[in-house]
Amino acid sequence: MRNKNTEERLNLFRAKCKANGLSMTPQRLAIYKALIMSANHPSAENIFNCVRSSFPDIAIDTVYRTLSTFSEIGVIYVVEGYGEAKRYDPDVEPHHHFRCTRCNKIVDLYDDNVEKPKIPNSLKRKYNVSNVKVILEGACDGCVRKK
Amino acid sequence: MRNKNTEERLNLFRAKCKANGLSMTPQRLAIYKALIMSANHPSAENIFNCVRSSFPDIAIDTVYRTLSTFSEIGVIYVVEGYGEAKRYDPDVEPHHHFRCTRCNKIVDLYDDNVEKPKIPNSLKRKYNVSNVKVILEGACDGCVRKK
DNA sequence: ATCTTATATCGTAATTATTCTTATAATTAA
DNA sequence: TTAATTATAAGAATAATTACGATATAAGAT
Repeated sequence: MRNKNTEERLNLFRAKCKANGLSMTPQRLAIYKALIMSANHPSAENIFNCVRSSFPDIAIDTVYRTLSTFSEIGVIYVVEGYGEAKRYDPDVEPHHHFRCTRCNKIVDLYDDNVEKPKIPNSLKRKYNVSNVKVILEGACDGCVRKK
Repeated sequence: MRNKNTEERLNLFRAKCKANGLSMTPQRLAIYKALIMSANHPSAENIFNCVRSSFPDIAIDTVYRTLSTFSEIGVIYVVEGYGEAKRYDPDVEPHHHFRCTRCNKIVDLYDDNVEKPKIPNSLKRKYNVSNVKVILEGACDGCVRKK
């Protein structure tokens, strides 16, 4: 990660937990540390294995629950791959998506002036880029009304 | 879906299957039809239930296998939600991702001139957009060398 | 510092999503 | 029409995630 050192991150973490009324448990701290130490976008399983070296008795459920809590208060993000069922799209022509973070509804965006971001050729070559996805996330009308 | 009617899509579908040496089975046709009829980005389970009305004995495995085959030959896409484990990111500052479609590696893109796409305010309001993701997809170096 | 209460954790079981295996059946090309 | 290939069904296996009850712990009040 850029720009911030471990101390800074831990302070921000503690502050956010406190602001959201979360008690500071050793497990939560260990899980957060594992996250910021980890090289690359770990899964719950990765974190579990990492944290077990200091907490041999930690339950996998605690890891899942904690990661879910963290992402609810905005301490971490869930990235591509949401642990939900795969979803398919029979439209293979370029378009973007809106995804509701509450009900997981996915809406096609065709003509809404969201221009495709320009990717430098150097980057395209570096990663053999074959596809660029743009996903807007938020709460859909139905979900907003419910809550 | 835009622009194309069912006949056109079915013709394209048959052509792509033939071009890729896939035999045309009733199950495959029914699954493809279910896809283009479905309102919105169905899951394998959705398709399974839909196809069962005409094929009461179809196996869920067939649906998964077929959807996977379709996405391999580019007849459909897998959209957000890859059916894999959740992945987490402790960096909550804006940045983009590259994702390897073969090994699922995710790489942070910070300073690579991929500008954040501008979203019209009307759209932001319509969907309460809180986050915009840009994901480049392709094959990472390691995977290219392997194959 | 101790007590109290709300919250978190552990251990395990249950659920959900997906893939594998093997025997049978259907498709396609000759 | 037949042979060779490929696909399917059925059910079991695996992987990811969530649920639950009993115990333990954190954090504010005393």
